[in-house]
Amino acid sequence: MTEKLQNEALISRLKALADPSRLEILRMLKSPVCCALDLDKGMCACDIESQLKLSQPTISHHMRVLRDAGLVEADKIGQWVWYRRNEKALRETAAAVEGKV
Amino acid sequence: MTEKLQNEALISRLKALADPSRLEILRMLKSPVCCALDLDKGMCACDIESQLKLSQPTISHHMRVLRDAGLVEADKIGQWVWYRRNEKALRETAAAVEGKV
DNA sequence: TTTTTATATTGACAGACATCTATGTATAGT
DNA sequence: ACTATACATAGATGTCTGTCAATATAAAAA
Repeated sequence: MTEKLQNEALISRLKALADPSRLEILRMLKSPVCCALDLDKGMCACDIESQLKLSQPTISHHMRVLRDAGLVEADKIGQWVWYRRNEKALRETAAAVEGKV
Repeated sequence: MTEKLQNEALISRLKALADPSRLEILRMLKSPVCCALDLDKGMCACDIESQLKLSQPTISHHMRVLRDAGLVEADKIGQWVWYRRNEKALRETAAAVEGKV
């Protein structure tokens, strides 16, 4: 279930986590406040942007870091990109911190 | 037991974890291979140094980062400094990654 | 087709960081 | 006292990273 996490992947996840803005984004994704009615879709980038004092390109950059690390997943629907947490990846990372590390 | 972790402290812990060398050091401390007979003391810096391809000042730097983050504890005995993992801090950090974050 | 909206990419820049060499400090041994 | 050992600190340097403004792309709307 919680698969083995390659060291390189673990590092990239920890790096992704080790930033206040990205941590805040992950917290926001935990309880989505968004423009869509269907909360299961997660949040679109503009929702995230409206709740952080950061420029749009900066948000975009952070979302890419989180995606590349595998901590969030994204779906493009129309012009929007919907982001949601990858809980499995977060559990794996937590397990690595507590146990394997 | 697992106390609330202030955001600033959490960030510093995640930053401390997000480095290959420090991750390796934490793994070493999990199964100490050291010059002393009493393994409960942990490992001294020179033991760690002998197992990593890094200069002594660099190791010293990493140990300070880990200490400042609270992930390892240290005792100076004679000329040696003995380092050991702070399992409680690691558990707290893992919990934050999985749940609170 | 022109315009608006949502997001990504590029390029620049300042600050953070990992690493090293050189040096300092402290403790122990001779 | 001198020397050796263990560790820390200071300073330098190259790389990484978070941020922004400007621009590009893509999709919808007019």
